[in-house]
Amino acid sequence: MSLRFDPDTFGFLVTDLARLIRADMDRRIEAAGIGVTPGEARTLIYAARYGVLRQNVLAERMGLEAMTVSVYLDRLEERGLVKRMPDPADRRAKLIRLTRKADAVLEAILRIAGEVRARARGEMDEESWARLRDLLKQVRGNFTGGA
Amino acid sequence: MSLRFDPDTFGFLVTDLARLIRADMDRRIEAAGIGVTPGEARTLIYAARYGVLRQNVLAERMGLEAMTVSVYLDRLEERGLVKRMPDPADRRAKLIRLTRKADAVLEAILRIAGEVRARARGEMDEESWARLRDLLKQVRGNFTGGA
DNA sequence: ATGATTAATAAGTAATACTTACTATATGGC
DNA sequence: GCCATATAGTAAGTATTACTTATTAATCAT
Repeated sequence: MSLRFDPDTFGFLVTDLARLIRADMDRRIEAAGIGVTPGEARTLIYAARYGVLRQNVLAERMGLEAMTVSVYLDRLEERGLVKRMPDPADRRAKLIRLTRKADAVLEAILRIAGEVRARARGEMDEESWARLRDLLKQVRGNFTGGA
Repeated sequence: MSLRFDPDTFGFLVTDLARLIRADMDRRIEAAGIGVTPGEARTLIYAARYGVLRQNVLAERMGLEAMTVSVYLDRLEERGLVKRMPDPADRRAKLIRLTRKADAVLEAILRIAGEVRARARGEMDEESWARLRDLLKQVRGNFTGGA
């Protein structure tokens, strides 16, 4: 009844969708026997996107605290998917690099991400889908103050 | 570099936004001294939206497992914001009702949700904002199979 | 040279949400 | 009416995501 209590506002929609997407990713990753969580998959993709880079820079790119990313990297390193290397320019810092073993995992993750995306899109036409992405980018920019 | 590893796809955008929104909500709720988590706030809004209803129906409306909602309700009941009442039609079931004490909390939550929404929207024009909501609804529908 | 800052991480915590197993009650078939 | 099955709620346990605080080691600025 009361429109004041609307569970279909922007925030609810985004929160719902994030949960649905994560659950779907999770299920598909599980089914594929990849052995990484959605968060770890996210870390891998960022690392693949930006190449060799410092942990703190990776964390900043991901919009997470350094500590949070450090724990993800622990697990990815245990699985032999990333390697921490000393940064010759700063002995405190560590450079993150994907291993060859990560290639196959990344391929599988990309495939799964594509499947989830296809499900999300459904029958939506090209223009709407592109517009949706643009609008979401704009909103994210409003939060992060950046692009 | 590689466009194959794009951290600006739909899934990333939604996941990022959900995290940013939750963090912003959290911060503002904290600052206002309301003493409920975003998830509890969500539960309250659903309860306000649908009126007196059974726990299992509430869970289904929220798209969560009954157990998950049960725990939220435990905490809300502790704070005196909801009341569990026996369902005269089924002695296993419990009806959920908001207390009067919940009114003030709901008001504060709505105000905060409005602030977060305003931040998300930024300078976006009316048409785009409405379109964004429609498109998100459509995508959520693709996941839930419903509206 | 030293005082402040930064990079990484150990430790602890909180929120969100799940599954499994259990109890009590309800319902449908015979 | 009786019993098998299903349902409503919850206790217990777990996993993921992500935070804060404090510590250590190294760097930077004055």
